[in-house]
Amino acid sequence: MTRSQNMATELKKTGESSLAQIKAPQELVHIKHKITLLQYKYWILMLRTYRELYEDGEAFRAGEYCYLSMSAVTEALGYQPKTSEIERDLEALRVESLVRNVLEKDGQKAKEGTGFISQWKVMSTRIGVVFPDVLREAVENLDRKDSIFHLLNWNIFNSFTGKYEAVLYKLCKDYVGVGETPWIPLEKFREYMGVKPEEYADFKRLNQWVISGPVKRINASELSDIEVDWEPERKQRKVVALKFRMRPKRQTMLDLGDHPAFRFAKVKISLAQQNEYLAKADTETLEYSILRANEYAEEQEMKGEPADLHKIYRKAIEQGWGDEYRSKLQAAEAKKAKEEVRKRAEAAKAAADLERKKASEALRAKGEEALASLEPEVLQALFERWKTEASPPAVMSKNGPSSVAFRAWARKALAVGEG
DNA sequence: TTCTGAGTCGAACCCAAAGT
DNA sequence: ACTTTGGGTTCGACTCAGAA
Repeated sequence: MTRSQNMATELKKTGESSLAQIKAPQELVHIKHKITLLQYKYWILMLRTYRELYEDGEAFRAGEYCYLSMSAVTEALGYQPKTSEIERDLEALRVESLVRNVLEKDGQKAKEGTGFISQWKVMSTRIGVVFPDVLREAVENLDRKDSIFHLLNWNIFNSFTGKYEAVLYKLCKDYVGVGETPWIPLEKFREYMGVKPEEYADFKRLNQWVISGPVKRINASELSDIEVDWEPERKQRKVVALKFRMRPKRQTMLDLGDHPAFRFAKVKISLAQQNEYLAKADTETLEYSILRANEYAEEQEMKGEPADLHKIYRKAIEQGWGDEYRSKLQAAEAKKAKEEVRKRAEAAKAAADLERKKASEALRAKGEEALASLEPEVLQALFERWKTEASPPAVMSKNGPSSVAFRAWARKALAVGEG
């Protein structure tokens, strides 16, 4: 475990109420490797091919080659790679170890290692690879929650990039469903990222190395499947809290061929099934249908009823839940915007009231000061004037110049007269 | 206008891993 | 054993902009 992960676990343990929603990085499958991006691309390309063939009903036996045509490679990469380069990269994939922690049936922990591929061959028109069992099983069980690919993306990303963007990436990945993190006070953020109080003490340094820098690199990375931006909350000019927003990035390199319309799906939908759905509705409607279906499935699970997501997705897409859901969300969005406007108007009014109150207090103080500095005879003259101009009832004027009603009148007269 | 936090660029330094 | 390389850390110098 790295320091930052420890910190995150600590954060979870302390269970700070305002931050109870922040999830700690989960225990990771450790996949150690150092392959290049190009090698990774070959690997993903081959895995996609494997998936397509498998879904078409082609069962692969252990040790059987899966073939990819050279033209498909050329099309995917945008250029024709040299045979010697392909050989070199496939060999690197074979040699590179993919080690992970597994839990044996008896509960014992074990380490398991293979290559990214176990055999390869390159011919003039096609290349063939044999995948290790663990990967074949993972592709064949893509909808299983513990499928290695759920963890692989983040690990691969982790190995390609720096210290902080990996942790930040994980934080953002956890909220990709919600679309944004809650406001995170700066100290909590430092803690989560594993930054000690004396490190990057100035916000500008923290921003430079732990926020903006990593965010830039996450967004620029070909491997990242999310896009992140962030917003500071300021007290005066000081930044006191942060919020990250993120959305899934439409990317072609990392996934196993899934259409982006299904990016919110919580189980894998076969490519053939995806095509069937795509013929029924446009991308946006499909997205909303799946979001609505996710919500419905959660409600069902809350009630203790098991939800078959495949069935729910089918129902949602066939009945067009997406259209209704989209209008509902848009209405909620509009309401929120309206509420925002109302709140802002209210705040402006409160500020104006305060301003008025301050002004009137200032005026009163000024009048009071002027009144106090008057010579007794001038005060008496003013009192006489008050009696003729304001013609107050006798009971009010019997106190003479110390009468409350007179003083109020005189303050006003003096403040206006002087101002 | 001055002060100060933030944003940006770049240089220097440290350390560990990899290469020779 | 020594050198190179790369990432992380820290800092200075400068600019910008909001608040007093």
